[in-house]
Amino acid sequence: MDLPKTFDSKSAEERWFQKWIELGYFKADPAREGKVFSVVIPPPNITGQLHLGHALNVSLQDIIVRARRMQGYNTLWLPGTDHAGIATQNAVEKDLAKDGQNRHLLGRDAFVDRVWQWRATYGDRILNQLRRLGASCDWSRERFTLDPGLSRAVTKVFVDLYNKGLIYRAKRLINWCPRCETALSDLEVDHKDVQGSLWYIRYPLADGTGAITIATTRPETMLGDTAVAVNPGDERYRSYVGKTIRLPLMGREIKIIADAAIDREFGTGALKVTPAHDPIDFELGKRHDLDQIAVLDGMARMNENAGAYRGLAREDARKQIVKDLEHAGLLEKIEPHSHAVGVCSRCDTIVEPMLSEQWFMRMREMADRAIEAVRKGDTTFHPKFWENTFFNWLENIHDWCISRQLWWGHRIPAYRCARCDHLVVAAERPSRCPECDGSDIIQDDDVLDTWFSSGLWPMSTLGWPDDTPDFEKYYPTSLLLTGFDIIFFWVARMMMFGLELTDKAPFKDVYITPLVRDELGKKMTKSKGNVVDPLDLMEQYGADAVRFTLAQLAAQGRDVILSHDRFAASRAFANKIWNAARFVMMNLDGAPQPLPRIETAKLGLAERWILSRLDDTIREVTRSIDVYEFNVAAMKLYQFIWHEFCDWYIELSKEPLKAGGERQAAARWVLVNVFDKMLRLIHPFMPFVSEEIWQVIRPYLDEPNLAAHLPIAKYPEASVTNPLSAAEETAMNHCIEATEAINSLRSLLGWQPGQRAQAKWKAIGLQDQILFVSWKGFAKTLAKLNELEAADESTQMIPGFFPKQLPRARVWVSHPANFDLQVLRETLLKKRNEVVHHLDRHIIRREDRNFWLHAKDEAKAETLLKIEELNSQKNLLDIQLQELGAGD
RNA sequence: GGGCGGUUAGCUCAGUGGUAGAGCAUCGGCCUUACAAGCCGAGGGUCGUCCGUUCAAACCGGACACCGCCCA
Repeated sequence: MDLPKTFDSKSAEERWFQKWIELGYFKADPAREGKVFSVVIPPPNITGQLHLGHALNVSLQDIIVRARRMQGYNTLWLPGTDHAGIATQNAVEKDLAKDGQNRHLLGRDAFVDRVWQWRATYGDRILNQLRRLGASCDWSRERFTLDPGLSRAVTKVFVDLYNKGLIYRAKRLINWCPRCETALSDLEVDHKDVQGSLWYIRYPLADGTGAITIATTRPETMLGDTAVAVNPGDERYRSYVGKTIRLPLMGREIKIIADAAIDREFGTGALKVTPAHDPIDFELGKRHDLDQIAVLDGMARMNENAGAYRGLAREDARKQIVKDLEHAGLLEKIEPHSHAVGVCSRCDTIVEPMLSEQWFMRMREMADRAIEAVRKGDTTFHPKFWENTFFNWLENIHDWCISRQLWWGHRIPAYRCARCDHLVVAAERPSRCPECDGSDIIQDDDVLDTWFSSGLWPMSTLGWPDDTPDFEKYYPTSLLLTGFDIIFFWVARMMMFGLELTDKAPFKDVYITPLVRDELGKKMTKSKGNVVDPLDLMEQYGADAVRFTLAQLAAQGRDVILSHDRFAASRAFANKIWNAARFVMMNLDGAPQPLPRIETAKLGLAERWILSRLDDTIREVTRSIDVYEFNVAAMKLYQFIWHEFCDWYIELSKEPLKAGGERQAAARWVLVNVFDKMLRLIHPFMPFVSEEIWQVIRPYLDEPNLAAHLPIAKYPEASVTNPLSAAEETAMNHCIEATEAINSLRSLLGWQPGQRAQAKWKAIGLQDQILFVSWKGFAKTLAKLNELEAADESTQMIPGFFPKQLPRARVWVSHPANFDLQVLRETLLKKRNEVVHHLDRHIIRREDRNFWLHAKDEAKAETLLKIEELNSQKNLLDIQLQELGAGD
């Protein structure tokens, strides 16, 4: 069987993914018995394009999902997308604008049709990108938040929660984006520090006896002022309280009130109060029963209450007002002032606090249940410290404004009678008003916040509120794997909904992925232009390498900092596996299919050693995946495959493979079987290269009911009995050390790789001596020796040879005719200093009474042993240096 | 202002009390019939700073500094 010299990732990716889907390997079957492992994907926006956050998220989910599937779990990974109300509506409006159109000209129904068309064109783009990464989702179960079933769930929940009193309508100060022309929740507002000004404006008393100077960051809102407030303890203003002000530019009289909430240090200590346009003023207004005068409209232009300024944009009104105040001699001064402003997280426009009637959800009780579920351990966060963030937010939660003045989304199932204004909240549009029997019924114009439907995702995608086999089998889900940035938006809301509606937390574990940063450690943003496109990375390095690298970098509690070198290293790793496969296949010429099994007892030391290392790797990788330490699992696989299997075992197998007969048969069997397990282990990380190779190896495997492809092959389990005794394990380690020591000496002495040297060895214990004998055979190959002999027990120095002391043995290598004495002397001196340094530290410890009083027995024994070892190293180095000095 | 995370080799990161590790990068030598995306070897670190606990601290406790994030 011939394999090409390098691995062609692209062809493997396309071929195998298609095949797996064709054969239905990722399809879940709720009727099947067995332990369940279920995951719902964090649904990406239909407007989205794959970025590295998705790539990380999906790679990690796929790793654990594939591993569980291979472990025999009844596995479901459900994919889908989110309709992303504001983002999608914005995208389509932008398209319309190109043709000089807008949604109002088009009308609501036509606009919504247009968005559906847009979705049909672009909505699958990101899911196709996830497929390219190899995501083993059950694609037959793909869901969209606006699907009929999911929409039905949304309507039902809205109606039920309304009837329970958890959803209500109220007129409050909410966050309003004047560009999107919709209300936003607190979470959709970002806070930015801006360099603004503080305007000091003189407000004259109505009785003409003086004035109060107030300081404000928003002079344009003064048109809506209904009071001036001071702190009751503020001596400066005590006599003013109760008097009235004649509001400049407007002429109406407003009260001067006292309230303890006023900060005496800010500005002049006197505050203008605009209850309709500021959250603090709003509260003040409620306490003092002030009028609420809104002076801005939905696009943040001055409205009919703004007198002469009506129709001006808020920025223009500000300029005009400041100018007019100056003319009137009422502007005292302007100071530079930096403060925070809220901006729309979608479009970056400064949000306006607006008095508006909206739908809200009461959160307190639901939040408490979510907190309780995590405290009890029904749901656990990984890493655990994220629980603090979760608690912190839920403990300080405010009611959630759930209505949006958009057209794209779930329309609120609330209906109003045009005749008597009676409100009905119901799943179906009532045909007549239950109150006055009127037939003119108007549905609420607004839609729900997208996160309302996302919050139902783990339930609604499984068919809830119906009692479907999927819901029965797969809910609650096993794991939610997502980014920390949506703990509040999404995770917390799913927890609250899940508990409220099903009495169960929607997932057992929550794994929070870190943030992916660029190579300089900076957050990737479009505006910085430092976004790395995962599709480019896949193009360049292959999907396997991208997945493996992300897994390696995903250490819990740390950001992922990208490094192109790491991707290149992973590509090299995939190629290494590929070439190991070529070696194995090359040596299977004429071998029977399947290879007959060989009893462990009949295998040589090297064979049993690699089987033992494999067992250890299986245990470590399995354990790491269980605790979501993807990076640890990836490191273990790398270490085993490259350094144990390729560097050592393949080298060790060369001699028996050439020898023929039973030894060849044994080496073939071990190569193929270790390779098989190795491929199964790494398949969740590198699905494509593993499958490509496995298909070639597969005919040689002797396993009843052997799977046709890797995704459904059995995940490896470690042997029950260790193929290697503890003594053999130690001996094998000594053999490796000794081989490395000889190679190190070879290099030090200047032997060229092609040249063969001679070596001698002396082991310390009897057990080791016996095992060194079996080592002799392969040491000759691995260390390029033409002779390896045992040295006499009493030997110190051997003429023409150069020694090196190991913990349990000493080796000698012959030196070539002319080697550089000076370089050698320097190396040895440096080594001697190092040994002496360590020796001193150990001796200090040995001389310390307290050490003997307090230390553990093992530590004491260890110290004595080390001193002995270091002493003999030092002695040998002294002798060597003496020899070199003499020969100078 | 409150909270969380981080600080270990040039870079990216492991390392939960007993001589500091990996990968990449660097340097030296090699096309040794699986692999030059490779092989063999080598160099490189006062583990952010200070104080404490301990016979013994990268690791435990405290303070500080710097970087990053979240909330207000």
